[in-house]
Formats: sequence, structure tokens, C-alpha cells
Amino acid sequence: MADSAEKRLPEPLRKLLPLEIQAQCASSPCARGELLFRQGKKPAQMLYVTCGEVVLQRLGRQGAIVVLQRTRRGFIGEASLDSVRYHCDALVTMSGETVAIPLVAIKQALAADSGFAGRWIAMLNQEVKRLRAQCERLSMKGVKERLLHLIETEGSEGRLPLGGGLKSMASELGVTHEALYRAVAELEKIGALRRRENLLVVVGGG
Amino acid sequence: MADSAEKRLPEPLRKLLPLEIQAQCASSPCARGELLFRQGKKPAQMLYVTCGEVVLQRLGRQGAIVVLQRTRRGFIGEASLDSVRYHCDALVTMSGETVAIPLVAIKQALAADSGFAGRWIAMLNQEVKRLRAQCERLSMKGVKERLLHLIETEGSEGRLPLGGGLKSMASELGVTHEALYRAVAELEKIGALRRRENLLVVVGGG
DNA sequence: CGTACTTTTGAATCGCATCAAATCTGGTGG
DNA sequence: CCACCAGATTTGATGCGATTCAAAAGTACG
Repeated sequence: MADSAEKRLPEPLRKLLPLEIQAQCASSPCARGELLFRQGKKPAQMLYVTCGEVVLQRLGRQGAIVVLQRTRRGFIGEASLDSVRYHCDALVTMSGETVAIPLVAIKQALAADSGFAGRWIAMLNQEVKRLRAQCERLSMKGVKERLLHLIETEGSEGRLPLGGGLKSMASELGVTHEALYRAVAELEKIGALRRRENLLVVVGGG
Repeated sequence: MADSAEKRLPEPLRKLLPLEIQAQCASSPCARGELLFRQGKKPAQMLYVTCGEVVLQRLGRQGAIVVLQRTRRGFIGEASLDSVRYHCDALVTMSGETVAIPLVAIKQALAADSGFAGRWIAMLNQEVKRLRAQCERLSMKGVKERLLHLIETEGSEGRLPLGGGLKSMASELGVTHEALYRAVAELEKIGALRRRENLLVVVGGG
């Protein structure tokens, strides 16, 4: 059936997009090493990562690769709404799946449907909030400090489900997985943290 | 004159806001230690920092203060557009000036004026892009690496003007000013960086 | 059962934070 | 003009914590 793709749309997209745009979405798998788009090309569609990992990168002045974004779930290059050309490459670093949405459809709908525009703004607000918190987190020096901050800001009620295990969380915190394992162990020993099957719980004055 | 406040509006706001909203803006000074808003209160206006420094913070689980955002220039708590209550305090950490814009006016204008909504979205896109780059920067381990990344992403043509001197740049990079001074000195000695009066220039293969 | 991955612990090294102090700078008032 | 101060800038010495390299133990899956 043609609508099988729609049914697979992740929750966030179903709540965000007008139905006529949902109908134009196309899911497709992406393999590690694949380039989803290239610097200089004209954006034709908005990409949403549902699983796997994609990084946006470009070459710095002395040839070093500068990573601008690493996404495991969410839009990549939302800013392509405004720009004529991509200013970086999109490289798949972990096989997964993406949803492609025609850019023109989004632009038209944003101009015509103020409700959609409002939801889009709300989504961007959330993203800005999240990113600001992440910056504050990354500017902390200690791993334990960062971990607790993560649970405070991304979790609810001092609880945070860990999806891909601690290892993937480590790169989100900007530390090695060894350092994170040790930090968790120490916090548990102090009694500041408890660890259920797939959950981290802050013990403090809750 | 009453319009003296309008004339003082910073460039970004003049380009972003419809004229009828610019007329409703009110600049006012804020002193170090002042609370611009408090967790739990209902947002009535959108605040834009023109100079000074404001942090958004709230109390974490074990009483530790969690800083969510630190702003020297730009909106604070854009997300108050969507939320009924503030979820954090806004504390002035360096005396300066803010512009207050009535929230209802913004909401109405965003719904009625699709051009304004488009500009607002573009602004948020820029912010998201900048924040993502900053996250990647902060997740780098070396100071030199971070500095070069900053110049690559925030500067143009490998050149970056340093506004408040190296010291203020240090906290933006999430390092101590001593470490930054040393990194700059080493990069200059290698010949990878040059330093003009108020400018940092990457020397590499440009 | 074997392979691949995550999780865990150990030991050595390195870079940054920290504390300290000297120099340089611009601005203010005598 | 000089004295003086507050801040930025610079250099030095020390310690801690994360990285790094290494290896073992646990776990999922075909």
C-alpha cells in the first residue's frame, strides 16, 4: 500500500505536519557512509532522521573536518528553509532511516497555514531551549556534574530513560564512555544516583 | 520624546519586528543582581538583552543551581511564547539594558502577519544553527581546536573580531582565560594564527 | 558456540584548572 | 604630567581529572 510510509511517520512529524504534507513524505533507509546531501547543492527537501546517526560537516581552513551537528533523531539542516545552497555535507555515520519532505510544500504551507507556522515555531523553540541547555552542560568541567545536569534538564522528575545505553550517552555528554561509567559508579556509591534496568534516577532531595 | 526608545532599538529588532510592535518596545536598564523574571510567574513580555549579561537558571534536585542559558545579546526565553509559566529565573549577572516587547502583540502578529512569522522562523533557524555549532565546539577536547572552530564558524574568511577581549571569549569557549591566552600564544608561535589589534586571523591554507 | 558489542576495571599520561604573581593598559583625579 | 587604580593580559608551578591504551567480563544474536 502507498500509505504504509505515512503510517510509519514518527509521532513528532504526525503532530507537526499538515495532512497534505504528511502524504508527501517519503521514508527511506540510509547506510553508513552515504552522503545525504553535499555542500553547494540546492536543498530540495527537508530531511528528518528517525533512526541511525547523521552528521553535518564541512572542511575547515587547514583541511580539518568541522562537525556542525550530530543528529540521531530530528530534522537535519532546518536552516535549509532559508538558504539557497547547503553549506555543509550530510554524512550517515550509522545506518538508519530518514523521512524526506518536499521543501516547497513546507514553505507554502508555512506561509498559508498560520497554525502550522505556529507549530513550527514551537518546535524550533523547543530545539533552541534544548540546545542552550546542552551548551551549558558541555561547558561544565566535571563528568558527574554534566550527567546530573542532563538528568535535570532532559529527564522528568529526576528520572531519565537511557535509550542506546550509557555508551551513546557518553558522546552526548562530550566525554569518553569510560569516564561516564566511572562517574555513574561513583555517584551510585555516594548514593546520589540509582540505576534501574533502563533508567537513571537522581536520589537527592526529591 | 517618546520615540527615543524606538530609535535605540538594536538593528536585529528593527529588521525583525513589524513597525507597530517596534512602537510598543520599551528599553530599560538592568542592574547586576536584579531578577528580570521568576520561575512560576506568567510571561507578559519578551525580553531582549542589548548589553550586559543575563542567565536563566533554576534549582536542581539537590539544591544546586542549574544554568540553562547565558545571554549577552539576544532574546531570553523565546520559549515563553509557548509556555504559560516561566520554568526558571532570569538573573542579571552584568549590568546592562533590555528591551521589553508585549507577548500578546507578538503572538497576534505572528498569527496575522505571515511575513513576520517567516522572519521569526528565520531568526530561530539562525539561532539553532549557531547553537549546534557551539555544542560541537564545546565537545572538542583541546582549547586550540575549539578556538579554530570558533573562528571557522563565527568568523568570516577565517577572521574573527574579538569584541570584549580574549577574556570574555574564554567563557564562550568554556575554558579559563589563562588557557586561552596560552593557546593563542602557541598558535601564533606555530604560525597558524595571527593577531591584529582587534582581530584573530587563521593563517592556514586560505 | 562464536561473533560483535557493550560494560567494566586498571594504569599511565597529558592538558586544563587552579592558585599566584608580574606586567601592561586605559582612565581618573591630584 | 604624574600617581594611582581597576581591569585585562601574561607567565609560572602544581594537582586533579579526563583521555588514552589495554584487557577482562558480561550480553545479545544468529
